[in-house]
Amino acid sequence: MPETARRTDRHSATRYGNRPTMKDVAARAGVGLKTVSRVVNGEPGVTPETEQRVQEAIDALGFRRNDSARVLRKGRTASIGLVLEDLADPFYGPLSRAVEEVARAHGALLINGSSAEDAEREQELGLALCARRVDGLVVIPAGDDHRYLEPEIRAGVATVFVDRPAGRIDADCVLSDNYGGARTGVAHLIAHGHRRIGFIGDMPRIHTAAERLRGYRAAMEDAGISVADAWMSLGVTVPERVRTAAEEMLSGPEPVTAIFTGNNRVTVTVIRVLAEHSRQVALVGFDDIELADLLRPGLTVVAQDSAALGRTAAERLFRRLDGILAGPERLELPTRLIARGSGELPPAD
Amino acid sequence: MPETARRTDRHSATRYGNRPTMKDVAARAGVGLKTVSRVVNGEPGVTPETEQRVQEAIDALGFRRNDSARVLRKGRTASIGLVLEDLADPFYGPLSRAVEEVARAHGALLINGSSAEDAEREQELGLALCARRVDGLVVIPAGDDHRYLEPEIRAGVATVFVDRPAGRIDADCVLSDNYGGARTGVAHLIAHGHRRIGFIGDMPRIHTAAERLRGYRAAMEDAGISVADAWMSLGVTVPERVRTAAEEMLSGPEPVTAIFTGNNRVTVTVIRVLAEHSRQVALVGFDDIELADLLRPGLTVVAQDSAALGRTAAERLFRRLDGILAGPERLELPTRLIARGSGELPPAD
DNA sequence: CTGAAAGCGCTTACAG
DNA sequence: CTGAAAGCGCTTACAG
Repeated sequence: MPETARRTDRHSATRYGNRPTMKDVAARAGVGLKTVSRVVNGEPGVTPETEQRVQEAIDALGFRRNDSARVLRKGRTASIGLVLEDLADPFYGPLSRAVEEVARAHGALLINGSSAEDAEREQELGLALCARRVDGLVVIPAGDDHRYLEPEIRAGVATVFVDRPAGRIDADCVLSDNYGGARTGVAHLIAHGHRRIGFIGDMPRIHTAAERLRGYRAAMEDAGISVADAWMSLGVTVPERVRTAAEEMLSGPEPVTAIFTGNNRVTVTVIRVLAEHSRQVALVGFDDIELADLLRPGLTVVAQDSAALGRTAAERLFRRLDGILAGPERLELPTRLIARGSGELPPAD
Repeated sequence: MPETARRTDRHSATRYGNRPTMKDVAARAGVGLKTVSRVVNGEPGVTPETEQRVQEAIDALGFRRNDSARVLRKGRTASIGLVLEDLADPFYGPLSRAVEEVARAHGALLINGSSAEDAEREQELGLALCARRVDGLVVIPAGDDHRYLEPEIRAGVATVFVDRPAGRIDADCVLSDNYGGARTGVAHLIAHGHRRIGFIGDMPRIHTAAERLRGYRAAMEDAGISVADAWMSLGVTVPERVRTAAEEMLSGPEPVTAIFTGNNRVTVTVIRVLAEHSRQVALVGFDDIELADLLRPGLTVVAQDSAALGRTAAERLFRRLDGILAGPERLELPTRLIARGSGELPPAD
């Protein structure tokens, strides 16, 4: 039992199980440490015979290089961090996957964590990742003050913000055209004859929510429609609040005939409310939703490409690591209106 | 410009940017290295005055402990790896999030990667994570031979397989009750009067697909129904194949009156086919789907709890790391039938 | 072609 | 209460 034998070694019992190191391989092959390093890393300058001896020792011992040690010496960890809101949210899955693919193409691993939309937890996670010395950081902001990352960025952690801009620091960010997308979506409803159009969105302190509201206002103003306060509702996107907001807009003497929803969570709740509603109400939602085409009517949306957001951010991150970028930039990705039926319903006046 | 000044230091230019180390802090505070370590780690035995001097140096220099170095010395990296099929698949989002939460509770970070359902890539990723010396590994198998992980597991990498069992090695695994779930789902259709029931599933070499087919056969046999070959179709879950399979079952002189679909991807395509179909066909799908309740009819499913799969696996992993587990075990989590309409349609004979 | 020494930034084990 | 030395498992810079 070589297993038991090794356990009795000087000091290897609890450290990484009891794995052999390059030193062990060198001893067994009767060569120097550096020669093992050469073989393991495929560096030239080793005779075939020596290489074979080393390889045999590697196989016999079951050696696998400890990248954790390698990384310490080399200075780059070949890993990047991704701080997002919630990995379980379907919007972030494709984004995270896209970041991962870019990282993979650059030989890096991806460490990700969810902030749960909590600013403190975002900071805790971001700094923990920096302590691990990730080479770069992709952050989907939960908080609105990112000065805590300034020393890290200065120290060389390539950082790109996605979906929402960084707060109180100047940094790269990749956003969707929230303003333009919402404006187009609302204009679409107006083009189909609506004038009393409701807007239900997320808390106004969230950048995307504010921008989408701004797009709504702009579209309405473009059409010369003055917006009633009762048509706008911003707040947390929990079902209860959204339901109440929708029901209020849909009641009274002058109910809205169409609703523009500010994100996927709001949209889902409003679809449920409308399903129970007697009158037909048009609906356009920000964010696409799986199976949107199977609903009756099909759901018309302003879609953002979450994978493209992730890919763009990660590519920028690695270009920054390669040192080929100048100052911070703000990139904006287009959205796309997808008409499927719900946004083309006429006003039920 | 201290920035420029530091860059001219001996050797710090390219290493982790140019971050201060404990040595720098010690020099500035006029204390020994170990004292800095004590302050940074909150260890006792430092006078308040010394502690303050050190803290001032830390703040002035913007020091942050390099956990990457710490980890090398300590032997555990406080990180675990998750190898799954595709982070963008809605089934894996909640699973990944659940693993992350458990890791967080144990002070560990989560590195995840997608195998893209490719056995080679699964292996490459798994071994890369081991080279980083993750403390543990949660693997959703793509391949069916995991002997490559045997040396790692022996060396102490706590490993738990999820969703599908490990191939050719004895290891912990956490599965859904695929057989029982499918059996219940098909029995549900039979209870609603169906006898000609189709089954469309994933490739039979995939464990979950085989188990679900077995459940289908068992339910049919329980009811004394002999299954026609034409009612079963297993293969890749791309829309084209699934569509063809469904259309074939639904045509001919004795078409099926109900279909049981083997996973979420198959279900979505079959819903599309049925939407274009003239006759009403009952449908029960394995895996729940967002908005399933908003479809008309609502979609009846056999739901697995993907978050519970992830949580259970991660908890087992950490218990194994704590050394309080004996041999490998196979845990099976129950599924739940959720009736929403599509599975309760009578046969349209 | 090969290897001994020094070092990455920390912690451990020990001595004062 | 404090710190010098050795070591984690590698790579770098050098010398033979």
